[in-house]
Amino acid sequence: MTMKMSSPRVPGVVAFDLIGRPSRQRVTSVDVARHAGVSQSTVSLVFSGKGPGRVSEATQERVRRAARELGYRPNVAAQALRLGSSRAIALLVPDVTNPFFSRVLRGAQRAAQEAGYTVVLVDTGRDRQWAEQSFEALRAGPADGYLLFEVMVPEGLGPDQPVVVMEREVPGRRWVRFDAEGGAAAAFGHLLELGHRRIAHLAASFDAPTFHLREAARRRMLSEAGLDPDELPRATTEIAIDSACEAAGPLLDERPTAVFCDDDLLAAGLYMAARERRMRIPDDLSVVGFDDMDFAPALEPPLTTIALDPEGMGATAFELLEGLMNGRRTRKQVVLPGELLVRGSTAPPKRRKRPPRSQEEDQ
Amino acid sequence: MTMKMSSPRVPGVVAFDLIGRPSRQRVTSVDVARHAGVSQSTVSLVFSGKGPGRVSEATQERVRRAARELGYRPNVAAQALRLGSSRAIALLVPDVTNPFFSRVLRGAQRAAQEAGYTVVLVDTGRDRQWAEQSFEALRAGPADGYLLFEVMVPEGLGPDQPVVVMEREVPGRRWVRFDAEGGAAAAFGHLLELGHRRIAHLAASFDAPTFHLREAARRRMLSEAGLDPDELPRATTEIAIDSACEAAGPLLDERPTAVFCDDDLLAAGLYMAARERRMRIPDDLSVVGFDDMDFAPALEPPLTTIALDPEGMGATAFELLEGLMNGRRTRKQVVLPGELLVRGSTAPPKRRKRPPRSQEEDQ
DNA sequence: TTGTAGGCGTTATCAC
DNA sequence: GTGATAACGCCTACAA
Repeated sequence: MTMKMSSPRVPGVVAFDLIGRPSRQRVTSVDVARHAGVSQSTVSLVFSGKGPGRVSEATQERVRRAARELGYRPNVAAQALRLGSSRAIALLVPDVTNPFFSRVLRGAQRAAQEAGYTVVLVDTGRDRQWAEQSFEALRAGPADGYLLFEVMVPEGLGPDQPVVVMEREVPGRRWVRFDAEGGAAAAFGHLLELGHRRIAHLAASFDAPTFHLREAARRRMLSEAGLDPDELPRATTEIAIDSACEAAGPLLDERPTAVFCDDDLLAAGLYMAARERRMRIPDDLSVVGFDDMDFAPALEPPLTTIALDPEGMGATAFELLEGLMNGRRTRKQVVLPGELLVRGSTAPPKRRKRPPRSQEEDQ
Repeated sequence: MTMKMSSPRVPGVVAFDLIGRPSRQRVTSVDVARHAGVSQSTVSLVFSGKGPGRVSEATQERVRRAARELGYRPNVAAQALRLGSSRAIALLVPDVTNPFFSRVLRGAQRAAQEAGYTVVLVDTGRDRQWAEQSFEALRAGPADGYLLFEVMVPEGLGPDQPVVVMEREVPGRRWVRFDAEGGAAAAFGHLLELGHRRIAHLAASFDAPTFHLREAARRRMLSEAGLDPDELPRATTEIAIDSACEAAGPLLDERPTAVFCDDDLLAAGLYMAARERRMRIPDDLSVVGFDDMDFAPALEPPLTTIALDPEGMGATAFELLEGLMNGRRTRKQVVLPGELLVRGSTAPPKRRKRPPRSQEEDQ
């Protein structure tokens, strides 16, 4: 018997700092109980919300006041140990650096916060190995559930595990993704309608399903228009402006009149390459991006692109996960729409007589 | 009976899924001990690295193999409870959506990962109240230390608490910040040298020290050049492209020949406003940004800006924190340099005879 | 070199 | 309504 109710012992090692608040988190429910003159379990009852109906209102208030005075907070490690749950979820993403992703994070974070969860972020750096490794580490307990953005579901995970996948369809799991197919189709429809025939594709080399979807849409739309997708210029690149700029050079040398880019970042790189070649957008070249990132309207000319709602995706993903963790029925899969935003980077193609290399005052 | 070494009892509730790995994290050190035919404390010894010198190599190997076979991972909640530390740090940022910040995060995350820490991310949404609240929640135990990016240090925190502040000098604490003063001074020096006199300032309205530093540098440089900082055009705006574009309009109407922007995002907004007014950069207007974000070289013309190393800041901040938590001596404060990157958006001012509103073919 | 026992702070199940 | 008591899984003296 280590300590008792009415013992004269000063509670723990509560150290007070300059401004009078406890500085070490050494206040336990036992201290609160002693301070309030009740038993420890009563304190527990009050704090876990199971008070009403079992503990008198007066007592509850007394406990709460004592807790406030002592600066008590339930210890999450102890809770997690006892409850077997940490009220934390992990979000694994391939690249925190992509601004698109941070908006997903924000959406998820908001939703999670509201439901009383914290989110642990893990950046896998587009490294499959590291991803698996981080995931393994996470399984040790710090997370109750997993939000996987574009990252593979690690093997060895039971089908009933609390996992929601983003931007990737995995059979038997819950997932949420954008309608990349529809988005890309809208982009090609727009370009085709403007009269473009020689439409190039600046594609992301990152092997993610969403990009396969875009490619599929491209082939379908082009074929339907009587064009051969295999004959049209295409280049792949990492999702970064400088890489895109490099890859876009050779692509532009094939003289397309329009380019569909898998990502606004790629479109930005393309702008740079076009500038180097003194090609004018949209006069010599129409460009369509994907994502509608912040900077899209700031480019010159403003970028026509497919607008997505990343915050919505984050929030939706969390909802699915939360439902899964708490055994609630929710939708199992959801597809979020994309919307074509026509700005200044697309126009009908100009029939050009002279080599477009000549420039200067030819407007 | 799925597996066993020597004891007849099947450990716990180990459920095996399709591919033969344990799917529920219900394997404890006791199971491992039983499986390996040793005591639980031996397992603990092995896993906490205190094995060598106290446990024979053969036994250690036996334990490790058993653990591997069972898919055992130490329960972090239990460890945290016992050890009083969670090996997690929290990173509080005002706005996850800012791409600059994600690079800080990546730097911190890398460093933390290496040292065996996970990072819990909290987005305060530029909301002081929410920041304090999140912080309070965090103090309940999930984090051993705090990395505060541009967010205030909450009151009631002892001076010896494990806190590292970024982009804000707080007396008595460890902090790391960029040399915003020097960066801004370099920008103004560059503009002044080019011959600009009517230099405007598109400033961030967010009340952060780094922006005060930039303003101070502006006043100093301008004064030294014999100019009156109070006479020169200045506007403030939120850090977002569209807000910046709105704020930049009136600023441009005051006819500056150059603008220093507190952030590349603001510069991007300024580009848009300049375009609306048919002002050419850099012919009619020189622009300098701050941060060297990804998109800076993709703007038309490529943006002259102050390059920073956000990953370095994240990593440095973690180092300071880690030192603090483990009682190691480290530098207490560090100032990271910024570097002027001259690209295409700055040029000597043109003496213009006619009102610059006239445009079209005036090149 | 290995095993035993006690407790970290909570929650939950019971008697009272 | 309220108060003991037993886990949750792990670490660490200390005993063997």
